[in-house]
Amino acid sequence: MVSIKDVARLAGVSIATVSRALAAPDKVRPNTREKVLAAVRESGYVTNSLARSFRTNRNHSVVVLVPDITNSFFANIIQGIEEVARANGYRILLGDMQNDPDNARAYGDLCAQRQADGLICLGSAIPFAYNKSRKTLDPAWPPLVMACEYHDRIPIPGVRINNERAALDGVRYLGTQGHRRIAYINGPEASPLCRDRLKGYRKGMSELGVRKTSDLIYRGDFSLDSGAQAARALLDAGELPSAIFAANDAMAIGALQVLKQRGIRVPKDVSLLGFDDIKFAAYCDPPLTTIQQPRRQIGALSMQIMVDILAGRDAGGAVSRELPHELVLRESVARI
Amino acid sequence: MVSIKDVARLAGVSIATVSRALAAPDKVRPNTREKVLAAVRESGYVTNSLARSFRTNRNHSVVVLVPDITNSFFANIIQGIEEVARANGYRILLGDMQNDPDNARAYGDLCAQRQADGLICLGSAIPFAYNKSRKTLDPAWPPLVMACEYHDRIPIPGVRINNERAALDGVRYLGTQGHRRIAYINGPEASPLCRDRLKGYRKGMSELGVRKTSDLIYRGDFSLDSGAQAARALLDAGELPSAIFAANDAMAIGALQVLKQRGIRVPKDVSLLGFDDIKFAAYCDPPLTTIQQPRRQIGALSMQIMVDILAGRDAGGAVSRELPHELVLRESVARI
DNA sequence: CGGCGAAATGTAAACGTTTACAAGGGACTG
DNA sequence: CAGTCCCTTGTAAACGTTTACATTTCGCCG
Repeated sequence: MVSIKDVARLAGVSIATVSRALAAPDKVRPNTREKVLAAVRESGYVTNSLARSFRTNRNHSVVVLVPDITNSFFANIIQGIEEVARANGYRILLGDMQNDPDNARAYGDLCAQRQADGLICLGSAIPFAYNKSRKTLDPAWPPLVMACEYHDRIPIPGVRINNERAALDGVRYLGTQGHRRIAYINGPEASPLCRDRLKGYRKGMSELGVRKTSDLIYRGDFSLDSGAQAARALLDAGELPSAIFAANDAMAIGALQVLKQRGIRVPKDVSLLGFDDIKFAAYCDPPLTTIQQPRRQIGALSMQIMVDILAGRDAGGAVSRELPHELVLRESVARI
Repeated sequence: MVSIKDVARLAGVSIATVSRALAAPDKVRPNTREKVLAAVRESGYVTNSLARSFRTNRNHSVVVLVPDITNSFFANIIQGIEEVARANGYRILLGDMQNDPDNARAYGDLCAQRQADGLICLGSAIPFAYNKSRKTLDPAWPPLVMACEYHDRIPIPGVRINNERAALDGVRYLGTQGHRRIAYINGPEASPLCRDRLKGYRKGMSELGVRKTSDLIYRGDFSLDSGAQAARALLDAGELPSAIFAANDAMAIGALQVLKQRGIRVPKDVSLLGFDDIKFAAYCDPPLTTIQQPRRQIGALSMQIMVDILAGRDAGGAVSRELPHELVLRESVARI
């Protein structure tokens, strides 16, 4: 393998000069630079980034910890992350938890082992134990950024929408369409984000004058199947609500299928509101009205924050950025 | 940072012994091993894998080059890859091409730079120029495995289904249901896999006694939108076929929506057959009959081959494994 | 033309491992 | 008890960079 030494010999300079010519071209005379570059071309030298990483103790890669790579919601977020990672010379190391938080630990260790410079969590699970009494970021932790979710005890830099507000907006919109009896299919309760959406739902219902919501709330796990199951439970429970609000599109689509199977027309008999605006939402029958999250931007901004932290441009403390959501009107909600 | 030297001092042995105690525990007396492990625990030592990679010239990571991370078809393949990667101590470096082959080059370079030990391509684009005259694997290339796709000139180890046969099976099935006038929505022609499916389609049509298929073939790019567009073109072209066969589920679903919008009932007026069996296929209305690919296994096997190659257990030459496809019957195809 | 300062270049150490080789020690054999 | 062999451990080099520091070169000014 051709190394920097070979280039140096070929160009008739020292290895330090070669290193400089490549890393800081303005530190070397144009004349020499050209000699070096010519030697690089001639020898086919390509810098051994293992050696560089070792020396500089920087890997230029970031772990992206995904709860479930199969969930298409995360795809655009990852895309956003990847985009700014590439633009900044970073690589992303994919960590799929397959919905099992235990899988996270191994990926967290990568940072300790210097395999990665930082960690971006897309779910609510973080791969580090934390001291319950201290509610601060442990300085021993590697740079950590959370996208979409956040930690309910420890302030960690991150990017997300205002989930409570978004859910509230959803209910309010249903309210403007005359709905009062609105069922809610929630996501996993362990997720702070879901608790926020639930809070928003409750607040909205209360604004609509509905105090008792306990019989209207169903629980899923963000999967298509769980949405279908919730819909079955809801139908079996008796009185049909006038609208169903699901905490994500997948569950809405799962519910939609069950409703159709039972001969309930959407939106004629019951309206349906989703959350996320995944690609398939527009291709349902009827196309799903939903609340859009700027997923790509969430990913991009998360990575940008990571890059800033790693470059020492840390804004100081846990910056949390909030991005706007948007209600996208399609055809699954009807006026009563 | 605590290094192997500190552990050695703490345990009262040499660094070589520490290294051995950790890497090859049976090369060291149980007594010493215990001393070392105790020192490791006490000091909180964790091996600096940057240094290790540098020394051993092995990174234990593999680039996975995805044409479009947003395409949910790839998610399960990645999952399979990730699974066996993790089981074998490998990490995966995600490379999203965003459907632009130019983006591939940068990821290919990672191998030359020793950032990755190998490369798994999920699309048909490989990030290396090849000599048209030589139809062999360039020995200078890093270990390369192709999942789903293959290269039409160079034999590269890979895993895929028999696409021609699968498409043929699809057409034959439609034939058994009485269909003769079957339209086909193809994927991008640049993809060898699509050419194979097209060949299978043509062969099947010929078996059914339909020689002229040129007016039945439409072209998409695997996206929902392109499926919708193809359906529009097809409807505008005049006579409705009795069945539509799409080269992937996304296009089938895109087509489905257009058909419904135009008041054409599926499968009553026209049958619809997809390809891939993505998760949403089961949640369409009607649920989509489709040809399933064992995606997770394709991914897992690809990574296994990569692991074998990297371990020097290369079977010698370009092994290509073929996995079975399966027709999954749902409700989008009706008997004429 | 000499001298000076700045810019360019060279020298060499350091990063933390792994590993070839040397050396030490213990058990077994004769 | 001496010799032999194997098992365990230690010594030290090597991997390819980057970078602090030393040295040289160059341009410029007096």
